[in-house]
Amino acid sequence: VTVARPDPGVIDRSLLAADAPAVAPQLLGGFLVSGNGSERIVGRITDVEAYTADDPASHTFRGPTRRNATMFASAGHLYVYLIYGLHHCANVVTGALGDGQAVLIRGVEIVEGHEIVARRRCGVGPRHWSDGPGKMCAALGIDRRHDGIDLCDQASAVWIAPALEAPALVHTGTRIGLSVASDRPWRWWLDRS
DNA sequence: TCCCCGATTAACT
DNA sequence: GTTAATCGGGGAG
Repeated sequence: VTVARPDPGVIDRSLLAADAPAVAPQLLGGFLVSGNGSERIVGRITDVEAYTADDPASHTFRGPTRRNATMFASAGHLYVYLIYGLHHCANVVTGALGDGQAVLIRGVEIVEGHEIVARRRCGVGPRHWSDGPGKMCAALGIDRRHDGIDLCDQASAVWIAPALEAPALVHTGTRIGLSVASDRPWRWWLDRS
């Protein structure tokens, strides 16, 4: 009789088939799960941004390339790329096949796997373990090897479970770190505990 | 082929 | 507030 929390299972792919700006806020409060068994890490999604193909800030703005191929895949796939030659960024592909849109996961709160994350994020306080896109990937162990995997499959190395209930308060604002299209209010985030 | 610069982070002053 | 780290993408030539 020791059920720590209900198992919500994997997120419904149809929820991800809408446009990125509609999907992004719905991912808040959901759970990003990486690893298996004793190596499992779970992060509650707290910060997201939307990118679309008609968006000058998006990798897909100028059409398909080798790097952004996964962003043109069908909804529910994971697009991972290397930024500044150092850090990884993880995105959830949305919309229809060929659209080239995705939601960037900017931050999560670690709710399971604290010991592993503490080891991986050595010297960093829990508050800063995963409060940025690169930090989040480092904490969950996500890198380019995971590019293209299916987040709607519980057998994948990384997958997503839906939020148990809609978040009470969602903040909205402009996206971080852009030199173009920085006025689109396509960032959504939750207060962190 | 060359070259600039990025959906960042951490460590500075 | 400023800046180095570090490398691949992709536009220009």
